[in-house]
Amino acid sequence: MAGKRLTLADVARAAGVSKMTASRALRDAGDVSRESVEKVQRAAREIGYIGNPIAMSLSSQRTNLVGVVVPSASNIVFAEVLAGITEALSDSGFQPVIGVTDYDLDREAETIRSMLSWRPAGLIVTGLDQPEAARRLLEHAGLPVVQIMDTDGTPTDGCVGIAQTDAGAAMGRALLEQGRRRIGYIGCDLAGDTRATKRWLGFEAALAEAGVPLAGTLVADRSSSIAAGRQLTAEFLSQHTNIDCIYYSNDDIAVGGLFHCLHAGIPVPEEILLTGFNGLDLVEALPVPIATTITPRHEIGFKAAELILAAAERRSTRVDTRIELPTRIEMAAGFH
Amino acid sequence: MAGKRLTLADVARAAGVSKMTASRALRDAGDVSRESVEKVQRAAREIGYIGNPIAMSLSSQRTNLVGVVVPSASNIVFAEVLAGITEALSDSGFQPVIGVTDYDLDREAETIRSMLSWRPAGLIVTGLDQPEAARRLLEHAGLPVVQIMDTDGTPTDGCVGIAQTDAGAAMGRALLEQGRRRIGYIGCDLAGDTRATKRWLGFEAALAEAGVPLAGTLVADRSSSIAAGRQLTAEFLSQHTNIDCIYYSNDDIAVGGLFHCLHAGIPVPEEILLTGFNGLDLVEALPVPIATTITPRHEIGFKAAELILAAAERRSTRVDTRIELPTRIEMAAGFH
DNA sequence: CTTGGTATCGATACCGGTACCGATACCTTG
DNA sequence: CAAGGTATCGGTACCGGTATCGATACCAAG
Repeated sequence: MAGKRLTLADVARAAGVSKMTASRALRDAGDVSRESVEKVQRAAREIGYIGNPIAMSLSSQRTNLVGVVVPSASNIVFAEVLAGITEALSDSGFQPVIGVTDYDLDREAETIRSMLSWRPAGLIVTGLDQPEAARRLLEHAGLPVVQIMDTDGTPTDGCVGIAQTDAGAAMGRALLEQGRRRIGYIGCDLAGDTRATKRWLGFEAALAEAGVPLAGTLVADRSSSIAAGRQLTAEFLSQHTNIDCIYYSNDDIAVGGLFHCLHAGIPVPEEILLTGFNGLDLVEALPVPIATTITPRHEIGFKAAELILAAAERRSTRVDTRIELPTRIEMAAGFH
Repeated sequence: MAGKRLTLADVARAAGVSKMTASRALRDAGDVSRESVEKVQRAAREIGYIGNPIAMSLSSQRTNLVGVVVPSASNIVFAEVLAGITEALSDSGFQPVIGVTDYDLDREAETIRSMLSWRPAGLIVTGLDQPEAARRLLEHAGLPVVQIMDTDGTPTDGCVGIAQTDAGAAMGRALLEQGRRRIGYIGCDLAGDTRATKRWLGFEAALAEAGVPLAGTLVADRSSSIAAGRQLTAEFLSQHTNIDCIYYSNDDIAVGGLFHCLHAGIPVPEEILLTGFNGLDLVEALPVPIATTITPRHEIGFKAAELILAAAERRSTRVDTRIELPTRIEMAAGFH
């Protein structure tokens, strides 16, 4: 097969026009006759030309990349957000480039810097509360930035997410309405996840407002997982008595809690009502109902990518849009 | 702040050397005195220079990108593979670029073509059995290609994965050893997932060898999920009697099957032994034991990326390495 | 016939780096 | 002292596209 890679010059030669005309024809950028366009496109197809986005980017000082910074690649929540981004970008000619921080706040600035070096058309970053260094980078990036997941605070530019504090408060009130009074809280890795912390604070405030203090709290400095939820729940229930409800920092550890209860023979939800956050598919299929707040993960990614595309379209360096998506409380999620 | 972006020329001017010397100093490419290196690096740090990988790539005809093609971004298995790739690449200066096919065989060639246009240092592609068009692209890509997940077949270049057919057969024999004889099979989306099909065939062959036919089969043309597993299991058990074991195409639908059994009051594993595939964290935390084959998802990604890095290191266009990783059967996964 | 407008095209100069090679200075060796 | 080697540096020509502007041809209007 072809020794060297084909360039635009090869297409131009095959079509009998100049490089410039070929370039314009392939991008249909106007200033080319209909016949020339057809000649060039046919030639490109015949010789099997594939454009070079790198040269294109360097020359036009514009890329078709969208940088995405998430704390974890294997967390299903962010995987779903990524799927939303990918879907929104799929037919636009834009490519997502992923950076992962592993919930390490120090790596955040470094990851953002590395994304920016590609001079992407826009940046999608998780969370509103970056460390100072990262925040400065975003402010001076000179390109559209969308912060996702959270709307509690002031975004650098645009944001798409949910009102985390309100979501926690709403769940607190909903549990009180169910008549629960001995309510505990179990959370994981709150240092790296400011959104979970906001929910916790909102939740606690809502209870306090009704004169109901938290019956107990267990926060572990480890990453969320079903196994962690099991262990923490066992530990928590051995330390506190008469608990009738537990609010978890997310669905994963809530499911772990449920598994502990199933194994220990504790009736759920009659004796203890378990409460997660996100409304994962896993939760919707559980054989025993638990409560959760359903969040639009996919839609958050989709809308964030749409905002970047729109800004790129109008050659703007800002998004300047704040989208707060609704959440829905489901008191008895699961199939039953 | 700075109006224009800083370039290497700015660094060179600040350090009082030529562009070339600055370039060499920042890459420590030799042919520069120690003092010059220090001068340049200090200057770069002081003015806040960020390199431009696009210009670098165009000029050197070499990128620090690794293309990754997976069928799904939100499937936890591939999310874990991606995490492995990301980890292996994290300190190498290489960046993964993700392409998603959504199990659509037609989009596979298109996705690979789009990856190739970036002229990455290497490509990691899911599966050994690409459609013809995609396979041709890989063969003539002229760069290291690692096909992952599967080792049953002939890779274009390198591969890292597990022996899928053998894995199915091994589970078949293990279930027979447990004394199970009325064994069913439930699978999802086998058209898009040739690996699951291989396991099924290996499984069935192992049973046949022992003179035990499958007691029943239910294959649905829908994507795998816990909810699908629940529904399919309910349907299957209403159609077949005396089933004492079910082999599922993966853990997700096996867990769905378990949830059905828990809800229907069927004793697991005493009456029916459920069998998944992958050994997900979810399965390890289940309150009731199910069987599964534990696969090294993270390691597959990690090793695949390592192969690409090694090939890039020695400027080779091929990997030419086949890595078959071991799997382990766990007959009673779960915490109990 | 001249003038001016429109449609189409190509030459040239970049974009921001690196490869390649030649130049210089200095040292070692015979 | 001449010859050759080594260490260090810079000039130049690209990499493969696009932006910009000028050139040309053709047509309608005056």
